[in-house]
Amino acid sequence: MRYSKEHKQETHARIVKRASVRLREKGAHGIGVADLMKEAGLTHGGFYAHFASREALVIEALAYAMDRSSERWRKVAAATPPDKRFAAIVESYLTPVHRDDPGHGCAVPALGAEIARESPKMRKAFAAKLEQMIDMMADQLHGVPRPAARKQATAALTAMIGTLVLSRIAGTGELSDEILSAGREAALGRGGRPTLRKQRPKPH
Amino acid sequence: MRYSKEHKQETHARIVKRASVRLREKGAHGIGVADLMKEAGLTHGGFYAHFASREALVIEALAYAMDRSSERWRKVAAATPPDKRFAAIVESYLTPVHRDDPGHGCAVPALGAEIARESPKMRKAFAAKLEQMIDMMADQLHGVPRPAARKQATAALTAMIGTLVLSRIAGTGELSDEILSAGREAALGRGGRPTLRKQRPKPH
DNA sequence: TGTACATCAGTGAACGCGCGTTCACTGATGTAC
DNA sequence: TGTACATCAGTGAACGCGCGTTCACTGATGTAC
Repeated sequence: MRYSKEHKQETHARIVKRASVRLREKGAHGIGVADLMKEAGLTHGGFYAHFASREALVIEALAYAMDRSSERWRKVAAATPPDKRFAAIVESYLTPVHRDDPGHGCAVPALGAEIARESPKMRKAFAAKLEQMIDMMADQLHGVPRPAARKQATAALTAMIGTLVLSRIAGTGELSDEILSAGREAALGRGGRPTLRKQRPKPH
Repeated sequence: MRYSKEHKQETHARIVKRASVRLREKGAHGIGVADLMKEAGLTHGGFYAHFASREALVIEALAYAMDRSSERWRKVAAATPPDKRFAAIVESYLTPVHRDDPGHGCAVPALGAEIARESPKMRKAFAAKLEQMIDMMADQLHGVPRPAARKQATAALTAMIGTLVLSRIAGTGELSDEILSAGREAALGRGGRPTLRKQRPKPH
């Protein structure tokens, strides 16, 4: 069958989109070309009409996933008053829903460690998107000078990513929720000292 | 050949030890049974005299790696005055040396995300070791009540693990060093506000 | 102490299987006339 | 407008390869006598 001009692009985009979900769910090596094509309603033979190799698809799918994360953050920011945007992104990131649905979540905690071991090409493509994320987060810190904002954004991201990794190892129970909660404090810079408790006013 | 009583145990231990290095370096699926046996100076056929399956070795190797990390932390703590132990562990963890040598480093940033996708048996074994690590870190916070200490320890760990993941994605350049530096602040609870700079005393 | 035997850690060929990739083919649609 | 042809996205069989696992075998050493 021969289709209209845009048809191939649509198919290509559909493969990338579905792959980005399944790769985040099952790992960068956790699903094969045949199954990825099946996800998009196709058979494996047509794969190489769209991609030079499996790796090329993975690179595209990762970029897609990272862009979706940035977009989501932008939306959260747009719906929040400026001084609360940074915290709003952190809070929306560190949720049980995100933890329990890696397929539609951030690619960094799901695939970052694996990607760091892949080809330089892949690692660098991923690193470039990561740097965009750092900048995005830094943009939300109004009134903080650039270098400090970048540092704080990076600090928060380390806690955000680490928290998702740890909470997923812990599963979905109490420990996992504790990790989410502690990670929120770390990302918001409240992790260093024992949290102040609301104290009952002492009778004199 | 038949060997002395302890010989099999020694061989078993050697396989586990070498595997723990190579698995951290190459990922939980990044190296095969034949190569792992070769690492230990053996051929692949003998593998099943020592392990019920590849997965069984991976579980043992992960436990071994996690125990080595805990041991290392204990040593750092023992060599440091009590009030500085927590920070000393964080500082010793977030170094370029650790970043650049995952094979001899902490298994959590190297393999955590992958393990979270493995069989429940494997994930739970890993989670148990992770909880031990949290307790270890909490033990270093002298004078902080238990629940708060655990929370702070968990918060620091999220930043520590996230920092290694991010810095490894970034490679070994400037961005990667920036991430290490920002991660140190996050883990020590200084990530929330712009760092105070040493100010020159103003002339009156 | 010396000898025959039993043991079993380790060897290496072979297995079945799934993977990424290739390729000859199909057939619906765009295009030239 | 209608028709013959060219295109090429997609199909499905086949490929070579590496993997985890199995198995018949080996031979150095511990043990029984």
